[in-house]
Amino acid sequence: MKIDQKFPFPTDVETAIALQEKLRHQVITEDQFGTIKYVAGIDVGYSDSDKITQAAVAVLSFPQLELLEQSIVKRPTYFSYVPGLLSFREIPAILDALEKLNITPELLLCDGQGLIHPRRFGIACHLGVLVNIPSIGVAKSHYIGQYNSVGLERGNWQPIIDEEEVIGAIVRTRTGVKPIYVSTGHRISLITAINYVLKCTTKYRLPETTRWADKLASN
DNA sequence: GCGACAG
DNA sequence: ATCTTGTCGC
Repeated sequence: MKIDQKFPFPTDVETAIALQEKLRHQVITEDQFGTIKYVAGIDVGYSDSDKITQAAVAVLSFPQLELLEQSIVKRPTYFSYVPGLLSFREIPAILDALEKLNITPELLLCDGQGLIHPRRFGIACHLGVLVNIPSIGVAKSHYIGQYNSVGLERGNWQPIIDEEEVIGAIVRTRTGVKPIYVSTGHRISLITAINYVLKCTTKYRLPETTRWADKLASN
């Protein structure tokens, strides 16, 4: 797929935060898409003592969830991990991986948070806005926000609240298994995001998209 | 000041 | 993220 928004990424914390403050207003929290046939899972791994960043994208058919295409890219790591600025570390490599794709995915499931972020601009929002594709944040651990305990059955969820605002949800994707953290990335509502995450999750805790991307990014 | 802090 | 074996439970 073609990537338009390829301007340089900030190298320092101050500029990165300023860019988040500028771009956060572009996030759309309503459903804005048609029929979805291609869903992509995206993940990033590191090697060589953190010097190499490897991004992987797995495109699956929807709702069949069969692997249709994959893309893997390696680059030097240029931004260290700073809580709240994960996207600056990972998105440059992700854009390269997306660019190599023949199929243009219609929904992106990102490893990490979307609106569950101190400035409401986690990696799923950042990526969604840059490529203008609906996106969802799917995180494996808690970042910010308060919530009540989630029912044990698959499909149960509870809103995550920060500063009086619903920013995402904690979702039980498998009965009796540790829940995951879902939030809007771009052009999708929280409710719809939860439903798509559940539709992409079959027999494991994480969506099939994420599982494929995980595997590709760490091999 | 102290603890928390996506991947 | 990454370093890593066995082990508890269905």
